[in-house]
Amino acid sequence: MSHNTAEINRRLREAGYRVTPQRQLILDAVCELGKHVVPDAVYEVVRRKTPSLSRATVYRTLHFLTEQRILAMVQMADGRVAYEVAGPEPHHHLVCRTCDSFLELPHSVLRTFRQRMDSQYDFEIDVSHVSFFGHCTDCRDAAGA
Amino acid sequence: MSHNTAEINRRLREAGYRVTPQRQLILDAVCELGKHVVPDAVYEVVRRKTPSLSRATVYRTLHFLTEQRILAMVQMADGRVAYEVAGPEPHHHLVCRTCDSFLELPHSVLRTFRQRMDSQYDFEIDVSHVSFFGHCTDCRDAAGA
DNA sequence: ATGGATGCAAAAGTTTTGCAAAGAA
DNA sequence: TTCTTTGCAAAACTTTTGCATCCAT
Repeated sequence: MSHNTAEINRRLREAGYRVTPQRQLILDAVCELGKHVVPDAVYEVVRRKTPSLSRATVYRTLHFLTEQRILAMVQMADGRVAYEVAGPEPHHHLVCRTCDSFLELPHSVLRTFRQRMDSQYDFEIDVSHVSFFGHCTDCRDAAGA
Repeated sequence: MSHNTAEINRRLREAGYRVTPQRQLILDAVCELGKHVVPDAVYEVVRRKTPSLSRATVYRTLHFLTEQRILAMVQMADGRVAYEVAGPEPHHHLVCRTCDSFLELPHSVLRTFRQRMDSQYDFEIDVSHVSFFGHCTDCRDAAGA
């Protein structure tokens, strides 16, 4: 479990929202599924435990938890939107277009780049999450061979 | 007109494809609409000249022209797919999340970054087009004021 | 004339919404 | 009890596909 349930529940209640079994199930599902989790995958997982839980609730809850900064929205290679548990520090991904695997980049690798854009172009890059797409070693080797 | 019609038509015919009024209209529309052009916007434009032109043809033609490297596919902030005329050299965008304006970055700014990813992470970033999202000076000032 | 391209309409897939009912605080 | 959240079903969108027809070559 990579999220602190008690702390999150406190935060939600403090902001006037309610802690429901559905919200907990959906958050657990995202957590369990890992990174780059699509709504449909969440739906499939939560449905096993609670068949009555609807798709609408999955979508509403993913939006809600993203607004609360408990989840983060990320983009996949094909343009689809996915989610993951938001860590305390932003991080970024190198996503392989061939095998869909990805490497995590520490925030620091973008820091220099961002500063350059800021001073050179007067543009502040939003670095909550950036995905770069390309090809990992394995797939490159496979293609080249 | 930022594309060479004669040259493109030649290329298509040489590859065994046909040059149709629809394809020309759609390419002109993308050209006229500029950067980050969504399918629906293309459809609205071409429809004015040729009301019978169907959405299916817009989608099929955008895919086709992308395959032929005459157009390039780009991603927008909300995850939607858009298109633009493909230049000879890749370029990148700084897209403002507030006002949707964007700045064009020369390919060179990513070259260093890319080399670092390659040597450090064994990952070859696909740099045909990268969009960074954030906030331009104007919108930053407006928000900060 | 020949086969690639188009139009139409229907399908498929994904996300949103209205509203009554349920249930967390 | 109160008011947020949910489930259901339908709607809204976006994109794809089958097939007969059309038309660029």
